[in-house]
Amino acid sequence: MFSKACEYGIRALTVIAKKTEDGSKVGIKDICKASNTPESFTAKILQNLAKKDIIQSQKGPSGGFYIDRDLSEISLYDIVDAIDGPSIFFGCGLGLKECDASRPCPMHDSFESVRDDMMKMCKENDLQSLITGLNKDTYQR
Amino acid sequence: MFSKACEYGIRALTVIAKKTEDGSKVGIKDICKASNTPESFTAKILQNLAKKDIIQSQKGPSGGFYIDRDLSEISLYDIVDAIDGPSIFFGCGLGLKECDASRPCPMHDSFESVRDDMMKMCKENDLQSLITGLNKDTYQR
DNA sequence: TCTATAAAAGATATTAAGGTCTTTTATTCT
DNA sequence: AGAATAAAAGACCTTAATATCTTTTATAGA
Ligand code: FES
Ligand code: FES
Repeated sequence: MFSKACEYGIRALTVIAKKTEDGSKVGIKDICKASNTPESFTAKILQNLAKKDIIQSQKGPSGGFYIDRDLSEISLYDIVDAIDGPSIFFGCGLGLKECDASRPCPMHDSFESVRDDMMKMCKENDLQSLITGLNKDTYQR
Repeated sequence: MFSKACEYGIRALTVIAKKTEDGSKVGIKDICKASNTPESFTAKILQNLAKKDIIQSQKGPSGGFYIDRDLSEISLYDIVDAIDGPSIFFGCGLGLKECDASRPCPMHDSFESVRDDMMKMCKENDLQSLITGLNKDTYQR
C-alpha cells in the first residue's frame, strides 16, 4: 500500500513524537532501534522530512530530531504526502494519467470511494493519536 | 496503489472480456492497442494469468486470448491476488511481518477498515460489471 | 505435409526503489 | 581554539519492478 520509505518514515516519526512528548530530542541510532528500520535509509527519509519542516533537527552534541509543533497538527496525510506524494490519494486505480470522473475508467466509481476513505482516514489520524499506546516493543517483530 | 503489472493486467482483461462477450478471441497486439499497455510486458502478465487459469489462450492461426467462464465469476479480487498477491488485502499498513490485531501497530484500527473496504470493493467488482460502459477509447489517454 | 500464425518460454536490458557508505558541515562542550 | 558529536550531503551499491527481444512450441488452414 505504502512504500517502504513511507512505512519507515511513519514508524520513525512516532518514535520521535513520543520522545518529543517527553521533552527530549532523539538521535538516528535510537530512532532506528526503536522503530526497527535500517539506519542509513531512515536517515535519508528524516532528512527529507526535516527539509519539508515536518520535523526539526539539530546537529552536534545533544542534538537529534524533534518536533516543534503540536503533535495533533501533523496528520498521516501530511506524512504520506511528503514521502510518497499525493498519487495514492488522487491517482487513477488503473494508472490513467489522471483520475477524471467525466471520463471514468471501469474501476472509477468503486475505487474513488475507497480512495476517499483512505484519504479521510489519513486526515483524521495524527501523530498525537498514533502514539497512544505505543510502547518500546511495538515494532520489534 | 496497485503495481503497473496489475493495472495493465486489469486493463487487458477488460478488453479480453469485452471480446469474449462478442464471442471471439483476441490477440496480444489488439489487446495492447485497446488497453494502451506495453506489448511484451502485457504478454508476460497474460501468460501468468493463463497459467493460473483466469484466462485461456490458444496458439496458432485464429488463436488468441479468451475467457471460458462466466465473466461475473471473475472478481477484481481474484485478478489482483493473482498478479500482486494478497498482501494488499491482508498486510500491515506499517510493514510489520503480519497484521495482528492482538499486537496492533499504531495504524491498525483505522487502517484495517480501509483495507477491508478495499477488499470488499474488489470482491464485489467482476469482469462483467467492469466492462459495462467500456468503449474503445476508454484507455486512450 | 508445409507454411503461416500466435502464444510460451527464456534471456536480457532498463529504471526505480531500497539500502549503504564516506565526507562535510554545524554545534556543543571542554 | 580544539575535540567530540550528530545530522546533512553526496556517492555508491543492490534488488526488484518494469520492459524488451529472441527462440521455441503449438495449431490452424492451405
Ligand atoms: S478514472 Fe480511474 S479511478 Fe478515476
Ligand atoms: S498491525 Fe499494522 S495494520 Fe494491523
